[in-house]
Amino acid sequence: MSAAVAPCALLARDVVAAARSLVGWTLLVDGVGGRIVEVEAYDQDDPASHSHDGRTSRNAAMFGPPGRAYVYRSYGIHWLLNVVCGEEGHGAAVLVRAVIPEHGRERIAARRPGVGERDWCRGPGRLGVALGVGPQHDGARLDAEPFTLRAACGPVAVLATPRIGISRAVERPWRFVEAGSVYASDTRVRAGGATSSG
DNA sequence: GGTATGATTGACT
DNA sequence: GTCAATCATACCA
Repeated sequence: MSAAVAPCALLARDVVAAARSLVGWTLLVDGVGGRIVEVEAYDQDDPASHSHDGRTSRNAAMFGPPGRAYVYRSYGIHWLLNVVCGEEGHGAAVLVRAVIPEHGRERIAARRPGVGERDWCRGPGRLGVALGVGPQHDGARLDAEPFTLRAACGPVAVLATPRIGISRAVERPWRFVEAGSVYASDTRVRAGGATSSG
């Protein structure tokens, strides 16, 4: 893999391949964040995806150009951050479920008082709080302020598992986790889908 | 205008 | 293990 390839070019392709690639990348929001250790892929041809029933005002960002954010509110209380992937208009995105809190740790601690470091960014709702993600980021570029998105430096050991928290297409192994990471939201990793990226 | 639902989390038994 | 919190969106009338 060439280090000269821009991250955006790696996102403008099949969303499942892009999702697997995203594990190990570095994601920062206003300097807060770290290494991505858990993601899930969602495609328009996917009953579990917001884009499955076509474009609406909520999921409009999913149909925009790749390399942008899709932010929406879940269960009325959580802000979830996605990375738009695939071709523009395809309605594909990758949900970022967990990162390692490497940067801006003091600010994360301030945002999550009484919460252990391991739980700061473990789970999409918590990640949104820790990184300060909100509706103002919906549709924003991930390669410009306040975001920083940088590709992984070396190989990453990735496991493919079923997605979490959905009721449709639950068997699609479109959740990708860095092997052995204690920062992933669910360590119950099923064997059989192990792959290697890098 | 009214109601059902959800890519979750945290508290409680 | 079970269940409430909380609200924008989607859908029906």
